[in-house]
Amino acid sequence: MTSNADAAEVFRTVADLLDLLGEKFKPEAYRRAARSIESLTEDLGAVAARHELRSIPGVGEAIAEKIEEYLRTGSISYYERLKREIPPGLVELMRLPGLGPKTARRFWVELGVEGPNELRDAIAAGRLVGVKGFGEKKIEQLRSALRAAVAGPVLARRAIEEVYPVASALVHALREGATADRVEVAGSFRRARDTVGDLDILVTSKDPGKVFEAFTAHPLVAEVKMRGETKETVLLTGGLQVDLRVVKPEEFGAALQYFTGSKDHNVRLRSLARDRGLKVNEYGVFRGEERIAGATEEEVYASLGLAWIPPELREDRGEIEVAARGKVPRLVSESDLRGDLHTHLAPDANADAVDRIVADAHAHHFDYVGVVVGGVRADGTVWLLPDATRARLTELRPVGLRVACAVETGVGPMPKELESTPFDYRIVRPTSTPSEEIGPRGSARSPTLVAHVGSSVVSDAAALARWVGEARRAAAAIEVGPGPERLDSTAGRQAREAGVAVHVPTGLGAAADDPTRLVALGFARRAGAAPDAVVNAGPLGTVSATGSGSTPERRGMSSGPPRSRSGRRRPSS
DNA sequence: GCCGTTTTCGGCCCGACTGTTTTCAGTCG
Repeated sequence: MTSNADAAEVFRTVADLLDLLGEKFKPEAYRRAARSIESLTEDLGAVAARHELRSIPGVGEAIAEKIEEYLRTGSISYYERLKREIPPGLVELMRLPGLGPKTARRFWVELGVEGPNELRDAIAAGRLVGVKGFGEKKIEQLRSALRAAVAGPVLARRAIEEVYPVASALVHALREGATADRVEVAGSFRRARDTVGDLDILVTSKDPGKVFEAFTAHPLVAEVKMRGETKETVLLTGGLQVDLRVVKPEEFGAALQYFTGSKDHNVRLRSLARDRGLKVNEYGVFRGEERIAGATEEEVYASLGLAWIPPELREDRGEIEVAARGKVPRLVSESDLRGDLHTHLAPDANADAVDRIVADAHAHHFDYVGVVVGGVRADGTVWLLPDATRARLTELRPVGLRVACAVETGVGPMPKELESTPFDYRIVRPTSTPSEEIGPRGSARSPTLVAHVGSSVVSDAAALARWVGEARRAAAAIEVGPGPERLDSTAGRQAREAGVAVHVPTGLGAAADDPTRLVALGFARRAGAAPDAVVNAGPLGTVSATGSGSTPERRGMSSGPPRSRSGRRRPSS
């Protein structure tokens, strides 16, 4: 996926350079294409090989040609020409907060400033004093933006699981306070993107000023960047930016829809509205002066003739067309989860640890929990949980909740030592290069689950595609979720498009505020997974069934209940 | 530069906020 990200970055820079030239609509066109390329689930080269570049949203004739040139030669002559025409330091300048293309261009044309260092010198030499439009405050803003740029890259996106605890704490505080009524996080956080740039929080309140006061006093808030009548922007101690907006109850749904995005989804929605003689903004849907919707998201979508669309799908990837036909898929939700197939204990865990996991599973109203009782480490050595611990698992089998035993191994044949250990199913941990098949379907070697596969293991698109193909062939599920050892939402979507079911880790035994389960659910939903495409939303007896989802040809491919080491099927409850 | 069950040409989201302004330009999301 590296080359896709690189290509996207090139087009983003082209957009910035065109901005500096004062181009009106081209920059947005290039950015649109960059966003689309970034969210592709397959390698750009593969799309080009099929001559399907033009099917990528935002890619037309001109950009398709440039992609082909990029794939062929590693560069784009148009881009190289722009770089010769415009000092590259100007792009750095316009990426500073509060400084846009117009201002960067003025610095270049009027002051001969070609980059951040020269701007710093120009300010120090007092060359900005008296320049039209630059008062004392503006100059101080520039100084601090330059200082921040030196301190580190500004506003880098963070992994959603890192942001989760912060978001929960802020939402909790706002809900506990007396002044805010409804409180929701919007933005890419609500869409469950893998990374989050900032947090958008919406509240309803009769007294916005009081909400802002209370929010500013929160211990996580380090600095108020700006505060207006309806909006406050703060920086948290960790540097994360949070926008807090107060809206009226009758506008809440429209605001939630608007600020959840994505940008491309909203643009499509607004053009749909225009076609119907309506106008959509963050205050509602309007026919002339009359507001016809706004209190809830459902009525906003309904007023445009659409079924409500889950936030995780709002990326303009065809979801609007589906909603227009009234057919929005029911995505997996927390209450669908019936168990967990991939629970690890410490290698030396005692029987009490088993009881704790089982109690946690009971607390979640799960039907089953699958515990990894042994396996093969990356260095090839075999390990097993202590005898007493495994004995405890066996004792618990008949108790209400089903307890299953898994082994987790690398690719390849099952070691002799494990053959003598009873287990119900196998989890396979892939290597960085798929060189071996992970086992034929229906045999004892065949895995139920492919886990510990993520960016840390499989870094390039081709290897990931092969592992997805292997999982499909073996009718195994793949684990999605946060962290470098699970598929992110983009890779999860790739798995779903191939008809591979997913496993949602539930964080059994973790701390109560552990974000694993909710983030993983978000990723599964973003991948378009219905409950029947999530192995642990089904009964234990069908752990290797693949969901129907978007691939009808996969229906009925269940390979049945977990296998014993002899390959016989255990009767399911 | 892209896009189209009203368009192959003429559109392209739009409102909040800031700082510098006597009415608005630039930036941001």
